[in-house]
Amino acid sequence: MNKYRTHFIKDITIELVGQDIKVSGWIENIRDHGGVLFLDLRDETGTLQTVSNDDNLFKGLAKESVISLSGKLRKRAEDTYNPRLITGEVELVVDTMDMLAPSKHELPFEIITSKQVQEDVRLKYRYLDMRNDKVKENILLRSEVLHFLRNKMYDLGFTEVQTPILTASSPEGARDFVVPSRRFKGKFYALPQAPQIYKELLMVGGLNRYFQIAPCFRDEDARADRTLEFYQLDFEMNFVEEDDVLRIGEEIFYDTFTKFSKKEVSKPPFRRIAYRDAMELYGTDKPDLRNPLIIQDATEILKNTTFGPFKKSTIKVIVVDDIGTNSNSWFNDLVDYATSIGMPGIGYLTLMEDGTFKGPIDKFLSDTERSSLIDAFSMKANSVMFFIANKKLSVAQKFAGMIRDELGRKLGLLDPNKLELCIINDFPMFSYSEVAQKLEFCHNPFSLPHGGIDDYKNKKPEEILAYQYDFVCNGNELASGAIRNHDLDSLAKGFEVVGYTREEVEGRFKSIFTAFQYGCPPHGGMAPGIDRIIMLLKDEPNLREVQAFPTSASGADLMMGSPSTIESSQLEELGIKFVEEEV
RNA sequence: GGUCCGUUAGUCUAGAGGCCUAUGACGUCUGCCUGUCACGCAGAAGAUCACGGGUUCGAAUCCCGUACGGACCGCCA
Repeated sequence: MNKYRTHFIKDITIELVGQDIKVSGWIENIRDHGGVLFLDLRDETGTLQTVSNDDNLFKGLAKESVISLSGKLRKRAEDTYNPRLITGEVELVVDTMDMLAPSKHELPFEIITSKQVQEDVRLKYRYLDMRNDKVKENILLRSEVLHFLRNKMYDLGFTEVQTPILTASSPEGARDFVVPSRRFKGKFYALPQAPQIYKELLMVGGLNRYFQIAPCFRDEDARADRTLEFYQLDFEMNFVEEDDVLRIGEEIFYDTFTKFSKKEVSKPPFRRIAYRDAMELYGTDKPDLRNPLIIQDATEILKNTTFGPFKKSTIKVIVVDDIGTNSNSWFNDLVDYATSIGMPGIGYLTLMEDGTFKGPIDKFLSDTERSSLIDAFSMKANSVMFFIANKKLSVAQKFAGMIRDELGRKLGLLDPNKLELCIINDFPMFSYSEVAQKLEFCHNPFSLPHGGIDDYKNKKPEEILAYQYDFVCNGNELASGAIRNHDLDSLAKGFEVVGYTREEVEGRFKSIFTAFQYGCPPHGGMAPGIDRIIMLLKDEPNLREVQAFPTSASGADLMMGSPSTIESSQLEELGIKFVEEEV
């Protein structure tokens, strides 16, 4: 093939026995038996056992060094076949070894067990970590998924367009990463949080269907499922209604999941759940539908309760059958969980065989309340009712949702062999922020209200619903999208509700406000998150496992040493002065 | 910004106030071994117990602070 190899290891089959072969790669392992030595050589495609009877040939070699080996291929004795290797029926009898690049003798960690090593050490030596098959598998799968998605989008008639990475900062949304401009001192580019504006401008430009596998950057604190930079399959379509976009999304998710996962995947059409119903039933806008538990409301039944913590509160209940005999410590663990998430505690009642309740709250209940609870929530003997109460509806819902999730985990209700998809839609345009003490966009400011401009005339802002939708799978938000608002008056009106003047909005979104004056077609789209899809397909606990070179959760890259200081000359060139923060 | 958990040889880990001159495994090094395949056997080296302070006659162990790592809340239209 060339001076390094005649074959890739995966192509070395029993048919080649007797031939002269040359292979190159990394030393996976050496076994010295005194008189006979085995050296396992790994290349990009597989591992091959090589053998030598020369005690000195492999002397002093360090594992993970890069070498070339040549010799004759030999069939192994049948009782020494290794079924775990694709080349397990043959071995290379080495006559020459060339050292191409030695490795240090002591590695930061063993390749084979790298997944058990502290993550920061793995990431610092990611190039060694990815020599581990399991780690490399994720990188390879990601490549296959990207390939598949790109083909799929072309098949569906989408045009791939790349939009700028150096772009303008925008108000609302996440914190921007900014890049100082050298030519325009005191001014900054921003890295895109998403190609939102550009893709809308492409629609104005007359592209019928656009897509892009787009890098997105958000300077917010990371989570297991949130990193500073991530990739989205961003797409947008002209002349579409919500259902047109959702059907494309359903096809993308169903085909991708069934192709790359053995799990049972929800069949389209996926269940649609209005945002308000999701909050009411599941306490979250990303419910895990594998969990059969639902949240119910006991506020009305208990409106006259004498139990202090329930007074003047929204009272949510979750009924779980057949757990009444669980141990005290089981319940105590749940109470501990409740307090750990900031709840004052969690009340619960067990319905006994004789029809009475057992539990600390029982003594506060009247007979009518007892029987109403049993009837309204179809409680059976040995059922347990958990109470989640709060003065604020949204807080009660949120805590109930977290308790529902915890119960799902603790009781093993989440079938690991299912990918359960649903679509959350009808998001409110605005929601009230306790922190800011004002209305804020609940989702995407560029979304179309159900009633268009008329909604702002006929409804209170918090009653306005928008054509916005999320795809959710097993409790993960996998995609987000909307039918966009192509009417400038209502678009500006939306921003006015959250506190911008029309002039400010027009200034900030000059491109949109100018472009939309020249004939903007109705349009909409969405953006599935690539990283989260792979994470779900591989059952990985965080996004970093499916990115080739992730930063730590805090955003630092120990391998590259970023973020880093820069030369003072660079700062000078940019017109930036660094001021020490006063302590 | 907040809450919780963690930090012991290169790696993983034991350790619950004196038994620690810190355990075991993997790796590394030396030697032995002609069929192993995460080979085996014998031996050796390798740890300021993250850092700083405190409590105590005595701290890897208890307390406070700091740094770093992780999960979560806030934040993420």
